[in-house]
Amino acid sequence: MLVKVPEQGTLADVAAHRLAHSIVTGELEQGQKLNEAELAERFGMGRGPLREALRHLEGMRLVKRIPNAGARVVVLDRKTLSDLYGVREALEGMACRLAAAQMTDDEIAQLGALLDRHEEQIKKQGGKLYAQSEGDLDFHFQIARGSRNQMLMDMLGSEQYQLLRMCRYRTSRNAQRTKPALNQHRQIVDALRQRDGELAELLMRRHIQGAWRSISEMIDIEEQAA
Amino acid sequence: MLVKVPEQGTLADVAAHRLAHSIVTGELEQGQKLNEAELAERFGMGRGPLREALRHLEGMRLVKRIPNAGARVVVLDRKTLSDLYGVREALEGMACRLAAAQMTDDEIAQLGALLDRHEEQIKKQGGKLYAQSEGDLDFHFQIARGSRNQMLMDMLGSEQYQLLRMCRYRTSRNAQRTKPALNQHRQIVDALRQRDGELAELLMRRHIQGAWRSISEMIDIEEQAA
DNA sequence: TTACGCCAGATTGTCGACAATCGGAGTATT
DNA sequence: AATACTCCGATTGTCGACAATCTGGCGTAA
Repeated sequence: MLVKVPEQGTLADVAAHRLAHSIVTGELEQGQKLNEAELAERFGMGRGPLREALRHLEGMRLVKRIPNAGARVVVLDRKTLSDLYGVREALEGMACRLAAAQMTDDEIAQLGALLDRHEEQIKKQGGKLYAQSEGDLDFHFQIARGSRNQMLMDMLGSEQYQLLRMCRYRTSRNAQRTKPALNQHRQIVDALRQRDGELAELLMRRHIQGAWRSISEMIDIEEQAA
Repeated sequence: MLVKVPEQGTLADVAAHRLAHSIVTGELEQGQKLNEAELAERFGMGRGPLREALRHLEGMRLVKRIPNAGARVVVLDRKTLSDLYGVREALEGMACRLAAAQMTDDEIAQLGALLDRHEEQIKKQGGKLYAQSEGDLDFHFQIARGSRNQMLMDMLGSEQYQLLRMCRYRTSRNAQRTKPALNQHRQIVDALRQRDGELAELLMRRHIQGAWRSISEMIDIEEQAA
């Protein structure tokens, strides 16, 4: 680089990370036009790396590109989220089934400890709910890792994970579902501990269905308000 | 463009398509280093669009990029293919279940007609087997479309589809599995016709498991030979 | 007034050149 | 002879400038 090497990796990678963060947190609104020159200047880089980053984010489904018309932040409408939760149910169910057979006892114990920390957080603070959401995603990702299926981990981690976070940031204000979610998580860990893959998959699928119902209701309310 | 507009879309897109084709057909060997300058010259374009294409293919898992060390064609080893078929089983099973509820009678009838054409092809020619393979992928993709889940279609179509084709080109020589595969396809269409989603999912999962066993044996033989 | 075509500004797509980095050949040292 | 160091060629990463394209507003004619 010419002047400095502040972060790690290529500029295109840092641009992808920063852009993903801005999109997920809502700093960049859904459907917003992404101007290459403007973003390049904001990130202090040329348009080349930025264009590569946009390609990357397109693969992650965070932005939608139209030839000769630029890139826009993806819009999470009801249909898109419904599709996402459907796919998630299938993939995370599968991850649970595999994890029940593949995770070590130690990993399962750590998963339990993770839930203990979540419970602590919930008791202590009622305000910062998104922290629990991020922790919830940790839980799901650890199970994906436990499946030992690299492709599954990539799909749940690199792609859907970001969309999920984006959805969470949008609807995290009224998250009264943390309590039942935690119980469901505990049930899943119990099933893993018993090495009951079928049960673990069933519980995970129900858990995700419940999450979708909750999100769906929230969307209804928002649409009704608008 | 400066001189001509031979194909459609941006140069990065045509580069991605041509590269994907070269990789899938085996023209570019697995693990082969991809030199940007060389490829750019071969495609008659600058390195900018080519780099964007490589980013795209990285998202499709067809190439693996390492910062400051270039891009290489992905290597389909046993573990990777095993993971792929596992994920496929979950996703295509889901697609079948949804398709049983969502496809129109007309679409299901067209699916049956597609199988009739496959049968014709198999009877007429024993040699060009890959044609059946491509047709097989058509069958699977039509079911994915029938699910009406856009994310599922994208995943099965844009990403896994290419890896599957790549795998097929590698192992298409001795494809004695066409006959039983066709029968299994017919069973699946029957289940769709009866709107039995559970059965359709079960049959599809078995079908893919069978395909994996077949591929797995082939890999064993190759490894043994080597 | 409305519809059509046209022009200018802005934005995207592309290229060539330069800087940074990596890998390997060659040499010196122990 | 083996190891470490250094330098050089090759390759990747980045930038600035130019061409192609799209968008929106304006003017003109029916």
